[in-house]
Amino acid sequence: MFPIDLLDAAPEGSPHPSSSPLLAHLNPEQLAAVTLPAGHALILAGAGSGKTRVLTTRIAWLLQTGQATPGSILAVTFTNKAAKEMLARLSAMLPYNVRGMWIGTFHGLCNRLLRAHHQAARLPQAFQILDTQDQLSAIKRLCKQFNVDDERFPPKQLMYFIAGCKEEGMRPGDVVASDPDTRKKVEIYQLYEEQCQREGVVDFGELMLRSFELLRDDEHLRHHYQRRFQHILVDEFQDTNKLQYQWLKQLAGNEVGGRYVSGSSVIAVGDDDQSIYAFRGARVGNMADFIREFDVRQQIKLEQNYRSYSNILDCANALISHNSNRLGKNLRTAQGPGEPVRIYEAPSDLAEASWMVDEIKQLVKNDGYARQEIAVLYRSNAQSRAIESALFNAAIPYRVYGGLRFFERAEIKHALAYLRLLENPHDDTSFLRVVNFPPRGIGARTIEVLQDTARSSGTSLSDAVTAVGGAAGTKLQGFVAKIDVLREQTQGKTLREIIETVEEESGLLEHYRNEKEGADRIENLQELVTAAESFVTQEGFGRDAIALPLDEQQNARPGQDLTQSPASQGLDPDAPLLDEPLRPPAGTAAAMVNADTGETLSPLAAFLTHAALEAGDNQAQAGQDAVQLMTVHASKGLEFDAVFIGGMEEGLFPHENAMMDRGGLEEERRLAYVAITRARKRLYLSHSQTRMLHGQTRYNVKSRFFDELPEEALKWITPRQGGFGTFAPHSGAYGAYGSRASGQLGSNSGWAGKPDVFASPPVPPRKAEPSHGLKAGMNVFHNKFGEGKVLALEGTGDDARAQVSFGRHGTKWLALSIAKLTIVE
DNA sequence: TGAGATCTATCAACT
DNA sequence: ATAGATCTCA
Repeated sequence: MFPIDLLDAAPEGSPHPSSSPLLAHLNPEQLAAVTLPAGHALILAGAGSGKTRVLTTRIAWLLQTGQATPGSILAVTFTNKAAKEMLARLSAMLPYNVRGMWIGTFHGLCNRLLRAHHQAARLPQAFQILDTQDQLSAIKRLCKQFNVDDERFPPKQLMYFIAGCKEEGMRPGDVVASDPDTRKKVEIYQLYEEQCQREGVVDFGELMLRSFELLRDDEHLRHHYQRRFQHILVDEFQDTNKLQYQWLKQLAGNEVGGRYVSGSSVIAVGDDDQSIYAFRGARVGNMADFIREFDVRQQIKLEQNYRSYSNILDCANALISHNSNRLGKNLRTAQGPGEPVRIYEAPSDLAEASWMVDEIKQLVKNDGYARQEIAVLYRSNAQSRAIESALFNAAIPYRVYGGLRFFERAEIKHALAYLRLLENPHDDTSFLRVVNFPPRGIGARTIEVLQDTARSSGTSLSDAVTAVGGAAGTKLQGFVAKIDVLREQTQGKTLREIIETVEEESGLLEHYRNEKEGADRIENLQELVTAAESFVTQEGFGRDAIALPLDEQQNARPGQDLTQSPASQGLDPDAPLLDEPLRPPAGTAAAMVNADTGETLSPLAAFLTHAALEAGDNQAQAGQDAVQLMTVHASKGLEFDAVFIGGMEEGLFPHENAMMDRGGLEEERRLAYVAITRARKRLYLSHSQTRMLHGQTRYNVKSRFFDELPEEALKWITPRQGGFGTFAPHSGAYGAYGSRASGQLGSNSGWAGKPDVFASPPVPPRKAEPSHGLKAGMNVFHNKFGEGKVLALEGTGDDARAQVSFGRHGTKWLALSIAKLTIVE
């Protein structure tokens, strides 16, 4: 039925069966989306509507029908997880290698572009990528050097400022600075840029911005990629920021009077209800702009949900209907109501965790759920600790995504810093990280002198050591010599050997062997070797780093001249060119070759890139049948048979910090919507009366989101136990909890014949109603802290406490028998 | 001057 | 709870 075998990239590829099963089982909307004629289109895809399936099937269909070659396809996602998922599905669908396609995250593809054209982008080929930690420490270093008042300009705030500018596509010169503070920030931004350029490092924002400018300013190169990528597919389009949208426009090509009427076909897939990244510059408005600027004629809504039972979906629909400014979409399912959504109230976070564990045991044992089909979601990473320890104690395998990830651990960053110095001695951030770690007698004073020397001579720290005299200078030179020796020693070695050598010779292993808490760290350092090993052997090796050689005769021949294209405008042509990067020795195994330029990148450089772009999971044992733990953000795009959402409490979910932002509550609600729609069969929501946070106990009121769910889809499984209900009527600025909940609680004792789940630890009895007359949401006045707002209340009589937010003085818990609070009207 | 001890601020999400 | 910053002693 389809012409096939047009894929020269897979000469041995076995012909696909002509009666393609590809399009079978698609519903009419999905089919329409998959088989859209070339052109721009927007697909509004609700949660669980088969979005990834549509995307991957379209790619497969384009290839199978000969409308596209692998090299003409660019598919971009936000997370590594989504990119991997897409690749995995495509490999399963297609009989040939999928590597010729550019499929990856925005940052991954930008990295690929910049590596391929590093000269045009004025970067060393082995440029290093700063993660958030590195970026912050680079900014701190800069501030110290230029005596920036870190009271007035906290480094973190500067980092947000810089990242924000880049997300908007603004260089320092583009920022309109009307007040002195902004002018100062712009000045620091400028200095920061110079520092990064000098050191040959780029941050996440720079990856995007630099590759955008590369395309914008280098006509030759832009045309090459515009011709090449005839089919551009964008996943999670609602999460694109301004710069990413502009980046896409550069690739789409053929702008005529502000309209992108022809050129490549851009298919944007998104869901405004799942926009959860406004905090980092995502612009839902890009969807409307896309429709206008690309003159989109084809809009398809995917509203049929194949994932969840209707009780779950009803909850999601009801919740999200409380948001305004929606494009309008309602999920429907052909499945029955399924089981009710269970809601549990725990007395403490530990009790919440142990309830989850009990419930998970039941699910696995009695109901035959696979552990990997059970997920525990939470709003913030700090919540995972309690759940982890409960799972650990119950000997249930689990896997945590996010949190302190593998490549972010201190010992790993130390090892990576040594490795980075091998690749690029001018990486001052890495230099400073390990110049005195393990301690080798180089103190703050010496480093200060070195930094002064480097600054006045305009060189990197590494180059400046020779200019420092005395004993301090000798020590410094000793350190640099050590790095140089390491670089010598590791020449021609495999990645594994390089890392092993560095870990041993740097003294890191020795240092941790002598440290009493060092065993875990040593284990992690060994794990780094393993990670490198699997990076080398793993399928898709270097995908993010650089393309493997591939047959691209279907594409416009890139040609060597691309690398000789004139230096991009917009960058200072007089900026000193950095040294040519180290080339891997000839014959080194697995040196990677850039398909577009023929240049090679050493396995070590590729691995370092991998480490920066994919922070890695923090649990080593992957692929096991393990319960999945992650933040709600990390869960987007995934689905599970059973989902637990813990910590549904005011201040946590919705998060108190989010409430400060404009539109913050709505984003929190979308976040809850995302969380709910992850569940296929069972959904559990829970909240806890108390929670350890920052080392102290906090008392939380249940989330307002509970009040926005349809009662008939819920089942409250908390035993009464005489506890919270007594003060519940006073806990709510949000209304109906008390009356409704007490009725629910009473009518729901004993479901599903599992009385043991009710065995929650006893709650301290409370006798009387609180008499202070305070309610959450009231404004109060405190003699010392001034005016504040009551966030939550707890306890009665002498034990009564109120959580009050005092703005400048922060949020405090106050014992009402002691603190004098007056109600402000 | 450097190393260890103590104090303090932080703690939302992702690349 | 934890890391980072500051302080004190050798």
